[in-house]
Amino acid sequence: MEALAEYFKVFSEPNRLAVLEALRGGPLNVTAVVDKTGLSQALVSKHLKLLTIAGVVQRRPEGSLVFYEVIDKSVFKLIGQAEKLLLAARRQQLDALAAIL
Amino acid sequence: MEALAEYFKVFSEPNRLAVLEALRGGPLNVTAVVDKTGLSQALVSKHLKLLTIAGVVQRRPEGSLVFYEVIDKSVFKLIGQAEKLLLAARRQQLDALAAIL
DNA sequence: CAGCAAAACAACGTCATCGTGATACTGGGT
DNA sequence: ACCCAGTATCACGATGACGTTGTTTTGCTG
Repeated sequence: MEALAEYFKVFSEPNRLAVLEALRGGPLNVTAVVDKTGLSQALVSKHLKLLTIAGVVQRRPEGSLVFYEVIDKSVFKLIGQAEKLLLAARRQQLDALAAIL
Repeated sequence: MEALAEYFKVFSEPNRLAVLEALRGGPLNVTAVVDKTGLSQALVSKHLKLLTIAGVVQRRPEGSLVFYEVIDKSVFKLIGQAEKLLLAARRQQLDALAAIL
């Protein structure tokens, strides 16, 4: 339960999600992720390190570049499921509000 | 993306997950959750409020008690999926380690 | 109405995380 | 050997979340 919370925490940061989203199409090196997301280089590096430690992403140096790649693409299913639940929750909240008014 | 991160954050806290887990079996009042989790009353109340605001849980006063219930049980599917990914990530990390040694 | 248990709220200290700016490391090309 | 682009790391300040303690509200009961 402790560990599970930590795992969820990985996805609980907008910029980290943006980095992941940038990697949806396939492997990218750090600079490419920087360009795609508009985040600072230091920040992207940090988030990629976290994602690597979490086992979500794999680091692969290639010459002087370093490519990162999503290991198990089913993380995007997790994200999709969360998006679905989020929408449902929003709907539910509106319904609850309507029931009061 | 902003909102999605916030949603993930709901599940990124061990005690909050414990509260949710306590509610897996069905509706419970606050004191029951306190007993099941061993957390302080104030803390349980706080987490339940958060879960309510997030639209994960529904508040239903009944007499002098207040019952809370998980609205959409498929949140447990989300949790299950995350557990699965967590295990896979752990396995992958071990493999990567073995490849080095 | 007084008293009591359940639940919520407020204020506070503490700790973790985020993002930045500056600096170090690394490998390839000249 | 040197320089440069790419990447990683460090130190720092700011912000926000967590948990606790103490207090307040609420609704039942006698």
